[in-house]
Amino acid sequence: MSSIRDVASRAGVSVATVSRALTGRGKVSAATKATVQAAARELGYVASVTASSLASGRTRNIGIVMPTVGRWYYSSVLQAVASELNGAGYDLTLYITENDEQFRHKIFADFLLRKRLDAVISVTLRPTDHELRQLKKVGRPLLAVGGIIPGVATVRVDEVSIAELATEHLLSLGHRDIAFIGSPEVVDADFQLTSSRERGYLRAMEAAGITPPAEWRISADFTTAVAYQRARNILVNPRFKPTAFFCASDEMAFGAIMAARDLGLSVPQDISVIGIDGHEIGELFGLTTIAQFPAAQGSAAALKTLALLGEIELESDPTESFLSTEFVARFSTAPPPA
Amino acid sequence: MSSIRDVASRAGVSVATVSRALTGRGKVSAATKATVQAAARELGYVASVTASSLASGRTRNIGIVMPTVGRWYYSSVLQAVASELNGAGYDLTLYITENDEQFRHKIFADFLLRKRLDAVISVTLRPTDHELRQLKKVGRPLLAVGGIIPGVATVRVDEVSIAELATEHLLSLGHRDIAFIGSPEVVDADFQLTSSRERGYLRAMEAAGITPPAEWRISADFTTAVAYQRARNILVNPRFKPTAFFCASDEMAFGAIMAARDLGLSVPQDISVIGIDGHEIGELFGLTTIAQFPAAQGSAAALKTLALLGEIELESDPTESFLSTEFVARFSTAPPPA
DNA sequence: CTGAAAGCGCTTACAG
DNA sequence: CTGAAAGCGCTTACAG
Repeated sequence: MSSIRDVASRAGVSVATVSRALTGRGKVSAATKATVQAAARELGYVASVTASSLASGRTRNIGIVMPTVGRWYYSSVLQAVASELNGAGYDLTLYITENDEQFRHKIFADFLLRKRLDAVISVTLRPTDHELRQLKKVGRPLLAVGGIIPGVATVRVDEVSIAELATEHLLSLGHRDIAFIGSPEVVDADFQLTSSRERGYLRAMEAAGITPPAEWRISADFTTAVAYQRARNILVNPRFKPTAFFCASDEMAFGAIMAARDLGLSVPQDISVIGIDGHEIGELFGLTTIAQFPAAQGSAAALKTLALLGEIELESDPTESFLSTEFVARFSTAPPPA
Repeated sequence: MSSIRDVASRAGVSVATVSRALTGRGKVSAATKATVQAAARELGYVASVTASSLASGRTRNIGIVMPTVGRWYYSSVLQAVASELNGAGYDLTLYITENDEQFRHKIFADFLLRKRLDAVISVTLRPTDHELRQLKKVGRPLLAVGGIIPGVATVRVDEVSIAELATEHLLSLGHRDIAFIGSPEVVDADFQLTSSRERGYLRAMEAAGITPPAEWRISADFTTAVAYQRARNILVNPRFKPTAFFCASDEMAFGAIMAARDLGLSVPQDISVIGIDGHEIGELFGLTTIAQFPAAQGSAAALKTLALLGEIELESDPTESFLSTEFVARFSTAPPPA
């Protein structure tokens, strides 16, 4: 592979000029610029980012940390971030914590501090105060998506409010026995979403004068399979007959619908189901849901990050207000059976 | 942030010794090593990978390129690769081509050549010969997962054979009118899987003396939604009554099953459906399928890459033979209706 | 607009 | 086992 010196000698200029001509930083005459570009092209020269980073302090690489990549929300955010960042010439380095506390810590305490990143985007993760301080010390922008990190710019939807809305929808249909699927399984360090959505559910229920018993708040890990099992357990329980499920994610709602069907129940005649997300497949299930737009969230986060790095200017700051959501009424909710 | 010099002066040794003590390369006495490590800990020192890369030529960063991250197979491979690599102290830089030919080329012709990567893993993508040559010039290992790149070590299952097996299963049940869902939609540059699976289908059909008409080979993009629509179109078509669907992926099989149900048909009484993948949700659908294990593929690819970089030794080479698959018989296939 | 030179923060032969 | 020094391949004040 040719280096900047090869390009310089072929173009008959200094390496400094090559650098300026190719990066666009600093003044170069149009003529020399053309000569240099031609020389670079002929040699198939690609600058070493590693050398460039060390010299300039900019890595043109952004880190993203998320709990998993196997669920719709996360893969959607990731895809949008990658697209936006690569489009701007940036690399994206991915860290998946996998809900493993120790591994999460290793990522925050070691990987993220290696000065390989110009910025880091944290998706629904909440670093500890110590980790936050460490990150602050490296002096690189930190940006959050979904879930709030104190003192950190965050791209998000109004979790509590949309959960409240979903619950209100069910209440307005006449439901009172509404079970919530998606309580945190363990301490909710990572998936703050969960607890906010549960909070919205509780708020709406209480506003309607209902205090849901503990059994109505069903823990699940946001996967379809676990939600299926939980829903099934409930539906066969003679002591507990909800008329509606509010699932904290569409993927869990799919599980609930499948469980009902497998037990010979009709949705929504026998039981109503509502989700949150706006997963494409929801349409096939006729799922009523509140759509959030993870791709929009990811791209907003990427753009905001690029803005923080001075690469672009933003008309408005996507971290200053909630991103929009949309109530999608389909066929999985109806008044409770008489 | 403290640098290697800070650590050196605090430990009372040279920077060379700090480097040796911390990286483990070269000889250092146990005593000095301990002193250095203590000093590093006290200062919260984390070496700059950027500087280290430039000096050593090793970046401890591996690139992975895939068409999408939004489908089960890809997210599963990705998660396993990330886990294995991060565990070994490596970073993972992700590139998503999004089925965009131009963008794909930009990644291969520019991003991958920036000397930021020690190796690259390409998942079901086939670089052009020119791109391959470029990559070869940077002298970094290239590894493929799924789909074969000439001259490149590849981790894969026997696509043709498992597709043949799925088809044979249907044939052995007595089906003859078997439609294949998952033909390539466009030229199959990226998703080579598709065509191999179709080839297996054709081979089995021909061995049974059946030449499937073109309409039996239904194109789809591997998403549930599109497969649903395609299956539905077929099932209402009075001129074309298959008794079984062989779907090239489980996610498409879910769509086919849902389409059948929505039309009031029973699976498998009215129509049989078989998939390929081993998606967790398959169990909820009672889907008969041939499981491949993307996590195993991802982790094999990561380990092989690490081996190529001299980080570890492998007992056996996972690219030398097909990885294993498993026939999973559930409830979506049965003899055709009389 | 262009060049010479210092420097980014490490690693690694080379000596000892 | 340890240190002094060169060097990795760029960028960027500083002069001109």
